[in-house]
Formats: sequence, C-alpha cells, structure tokens
Amino acid sequence: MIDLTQLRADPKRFADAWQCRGLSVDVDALLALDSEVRRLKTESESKRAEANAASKAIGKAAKEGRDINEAREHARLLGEEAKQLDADRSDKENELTDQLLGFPNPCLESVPVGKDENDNRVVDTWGSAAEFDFAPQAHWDLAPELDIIDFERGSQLSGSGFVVYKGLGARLNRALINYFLQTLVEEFNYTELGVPLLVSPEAMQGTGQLPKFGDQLYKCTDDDLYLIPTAEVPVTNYLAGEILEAEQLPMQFTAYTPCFRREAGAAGVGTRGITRMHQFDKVEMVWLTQPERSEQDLLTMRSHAETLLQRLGLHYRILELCTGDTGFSSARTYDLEVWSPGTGTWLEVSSCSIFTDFQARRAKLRYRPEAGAKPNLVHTLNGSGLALPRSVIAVLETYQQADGSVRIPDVLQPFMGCEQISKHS
RNA sequence: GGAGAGAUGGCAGAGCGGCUGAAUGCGGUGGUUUUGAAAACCAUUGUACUGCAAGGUACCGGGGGUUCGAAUCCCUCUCUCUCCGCCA
Repeated sequence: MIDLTQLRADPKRFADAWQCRGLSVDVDALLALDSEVRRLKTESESKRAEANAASKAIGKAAKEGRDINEAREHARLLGEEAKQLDADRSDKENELTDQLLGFPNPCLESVPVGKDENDNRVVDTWGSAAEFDFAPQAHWDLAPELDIIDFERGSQLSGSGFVVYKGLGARLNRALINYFLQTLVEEFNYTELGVPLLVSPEAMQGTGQLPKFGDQLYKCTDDDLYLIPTAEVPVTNYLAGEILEAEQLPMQFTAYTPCFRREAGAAGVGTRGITRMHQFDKVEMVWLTQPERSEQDLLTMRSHAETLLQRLGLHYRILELCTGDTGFSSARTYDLEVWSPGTGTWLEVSSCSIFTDFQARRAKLRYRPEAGAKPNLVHTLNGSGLALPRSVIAVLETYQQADGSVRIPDVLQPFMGCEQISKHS
C-alpha cells in the first residue's frame, strides 16, 4: 500500500508513476475522499470528547447525590451522535482503504518506462549457449525417455500442470534444492526457515496477493486458508506487526517450499513440459532491510542468485523489467532467465524485486533507527534462489549427451551421489 | 473432535461499571552516592491517529452488544494451557 501522507504531499508524482504502469487514476477523487475521512474523524472525535465529559460529570453528580436524569438523557444523545459520525467515518475509511489496496507500488525513477515485456531491457548476459554436435532434445522428450519425469500419471493424479518426478529425476530436484539452500545458508549468511504452506488472508494481503489477485490462489474455503503461491508470503509476513532493532537489519531469510498457482487464464500458453506448473518447488530469498541501503541490497541478493547459476555452468541473462511489466507490489524487478537449449527459449528462473515500504506498510514491519527513536517501515526484498522446474530443465537440456544421458554438473554431484543420469541408471 | 481454565503494558502480575492508560514487582533510561562497580535512593519509562499548541481520540486477544459511562457485565470468534479421544 502506498503512503497517504506522501500522496497528499505530491499527488502528481503518484499519478505519473501509475500512468507509467498503464493505469489512469483519478488522484483528486482519492484525495477528496481522504479529506472527507479526516473531516469525519475530527468531528466524531470532538463529539466523543463531549460525550465522555458529560458521562464523567454524571458520575460526579451521582456521587454528590444530585439528580442526574436530565443529564443522562443529554449524554445519551451525545453518545448516539458520536456513534453515528464514527460509523460514517468508518464507512468512508474502508472505502478509501479498499481503493488504496488496489493501486500498485510506484516504480523507482530509474526503471525504464515501457508497456509490456517487449520493453524490458537486457542488462547483462553470462556464459554462452551450450553447443551440440547433435540435435538437442527438449526436456519433455528427454525426461520421459530417461524415465525420470512422469507426465501422464501426474495429470492422471491431479490434472494438467502436475507431474511426478521419479528416481534420479526426483533426486535431481532434491539435489538442486539442497545445493541452493546450502550455498545461501553457509556462504551468504541466510537463515533458513521452514514455513506453513497454508496461510491466512491477512498474510496474503501483507505481501499484496490479496485483495487483487485472489483468482490466482488455491483456497481452502472450509478453513479460510490459502495455499502459498511462493514462500515470499509466509517468510515476509513472518515478523509482521513487529518492531525490529536497527542492529538486526538486514535480515536475510531463505526457505524451500512447494508453490501453488492456479495460473487461471494462462492455459495453453507455453505450458508444455514443466515450465509452468500448478505446483512446483522453489527456494526463496527474502530480505528485511533499511531504506538507505535497500537498492544496493537488491543487487547483492541478485548476485547470490547469479552465483547459483554460474556454479551450475548455466547460460543466463538479466532483464530489468520495464514499468509496464513490473509486478504489482514491486518497485523494481530483475529477472534472471536461463537458456534452455532444447526448447530454444529463455526461461525465468529468478525474479528479484525491491518492494520499498509497500509490503512493510501492509504487514506493519517496522524497525527502530536508533534506541528511543520512532519506528520506521523497513524495506522488503525477495528473489528466487531458484525456481526448481526450470533449473531442472536447464540442467537436463544443457548437459544432455548424444546418447540421451545427462551429465551431472560438478557442484551437484555431492548432492546427487552420481555423475550422470542414463537410461538404465 | 469432547470437557475445563485462561488471554491486561518489554516481562511478571493486580484490577468493587465512574477518580484506571491502568496498582505493584522486575527490566529499561537518567540522576545522586562511589576511585570504579555493585547495592541503595530519587526521577522517568507503551503505541497510533489528530492539532501550531494546549489538548483530543482510540487501544487491557479480535468483533459485536448492554449502559449516560466497560479492562470490569453479556454474546461471538481466535489463540494458549490442562485432561480425554484420534494421529504422522
């Protein structure tokens, strides 16, 4: 959620920022509603003060044995008026909040302005595309051939968008998870969390999935809980409502979780194989940090994701998303896309974003800049480190051999316990 | 899932429907004393919104109600603890 005080101070800045995201917002109407809320607030509060004073006087009078019947009636009326004014205030305020929750985070000034993914900017490329002296296969051919991913029985169990990893396929997935976690925890100082996969609507609102994107979530209606679409939700909300000390920052958390996404409306688009699943695994990085350093921290976090790819020897590029393609809560996003030789496409394996105080305001995540000082909102960052299915794709397709086997990259071998995946291994 | 008990400030723990934003203790901060420390003593010590200010309003798990007036009474939800059942 954006800061109302800032909106009052500089409405044009917000109108422009939303315009860059392709959103035309009547900021004046918003401000009018805001001042209406504040007018009702002062009015109801002074009425309430009057009523409180009247009640107090009655207490005193009763003690002195004076007649209080008339005063009582007067106080009752005051109380009713105050109640009514406060109800009006509450209605208007909810209306305002509902609207505010629907507006995205303004992008940082330096984010390239653009309409959609075609306007994203490639900021860097690492490595080069693997070369083959045979026609490389796509993972959807390679993996079933090796009997390590079972597409058919996955769909049979749960419908399209679900697969079964089998044998060394399951192990490869797990090896990648362990490699990611171990590197992040032991080298880059992340604290690993094991978090709930079902969360409350409040948590979903804290990170911005609700109220706007509920149709992308799996919901357990009997219990009013949602399946997480990413570990970002429980991890960012882990310390919601708390006030942290400056020395504790930055906090770096990582968590491995399955992720659940309905992908409503995305059916049929690039859905072959395991690039887009209703359920997939992901290791996530989340930072809580101070506003002064958050932009720098974003680059640091991105470099951690890059390191993971580099050690796997996977060719990738970095995209800076344009204003039109940046996610709802994010103020700047870098996507890491890994090269998939079998499909001849770039696959997004990590999305590293800075949310400024947008999520922190919703989740009430604050810190005290120094002892005794007033609490400030933290800045939150998150990035994938990394998404599993697409990492699996890149490893399989990049390291495939002419005979249909797959060589295991060196860094993964300790986690795999073998050097290759072949038909009869 | 069944039965019972509970939820109060950083923590512990009081709190007859009005004088309770809340006793008391611990902790924190400042000071006195001391060569220094400890101890002792004194003072101070929640958050948010609103106002130039004085001040005002809200908050005793959440929501609703009764009342002129609710931490205190009623309803409801959530969570915690104990016992029983079930269970990886």
